[in-house]
Amino acid sequence: MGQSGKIRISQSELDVMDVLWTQSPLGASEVAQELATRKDWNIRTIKTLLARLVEKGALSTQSEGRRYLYSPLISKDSYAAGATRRLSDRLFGGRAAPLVMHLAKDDGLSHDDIAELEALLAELKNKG
Amino acid sequence: MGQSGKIRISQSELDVMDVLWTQSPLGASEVAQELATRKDWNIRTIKTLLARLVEKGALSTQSEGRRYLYSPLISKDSYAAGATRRLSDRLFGGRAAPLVMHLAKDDGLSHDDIAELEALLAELKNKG
DNA sequence: TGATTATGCCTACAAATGTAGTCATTAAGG
DNA sequence: CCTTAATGACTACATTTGTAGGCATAATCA
Repeated sequence: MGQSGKIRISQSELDVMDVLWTQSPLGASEVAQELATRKDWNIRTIKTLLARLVEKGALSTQSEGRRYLYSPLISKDSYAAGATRRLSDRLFGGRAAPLVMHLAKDDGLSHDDIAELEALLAELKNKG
Repeated sequence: MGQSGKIRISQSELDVMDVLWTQSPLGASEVAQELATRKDWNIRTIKTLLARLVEKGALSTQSEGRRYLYSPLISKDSYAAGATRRLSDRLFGGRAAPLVMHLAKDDGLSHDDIAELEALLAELKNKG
């Protein structure tokens, strides 16, 4: 998993990562264009966030003419895995059931979700 | 859920909340004593965190002589529910299965966990 | 070909966070 | 009684985060 374990990505930075996880590489203005629907951010703000993410090692750059194209160095999957595990360890002593129980509250789990989880559990039992 | 929805609790603050979720009300020095095993924090640091948590509305105080006793105003459960849902929405579009899948990786789910989840799902199916 | 735009680099600045220090007061111990 | 320890109130200061602004340069449009 490399050094990705210790990188801290802030909320706003995560919004930028999301764009690049969906599509990459992209230049700053293209990232801005994607974000425009969701966020009311100045292009400079986005450039700052991009620069910070590069500095942190979360993004790589490649030159294209006189600009940079940005790509994720850590996958959404590995980031999500880390964040999930941190939450689970921090709040539930590493146990999954209470976590899912919380999701289930307030109609958080649909029938489809439940079916999907059952399939997942069945698969886990076969493997393990 | 009251106003607890908008309270942001930082990492260090959460360590303090954890102590008071386990036992409360407690005075500052008692909180410090509990934390001493895990954290190498000056008592002043803990007092600052307690004050910030009171300011944020996460803790209440009651006077006992010339000192304060602190108690959580938001339960661990409701905090955990909010944090879980935020993570789930943010990273998995609100769907539980991918989240559990991440927990399952790296032997994250024990046989007991799986059994517990199955029981939980069965229960949900009955209710829903 | 001069004004406008887009880019990268550097700088800014307030709020939040991590981590304490100072001070005045008071309770407690010798 | 005087010293010491504990407490709350206020202050401090570096780092991270949110959210840009300014400047020099290159590309582009009129």
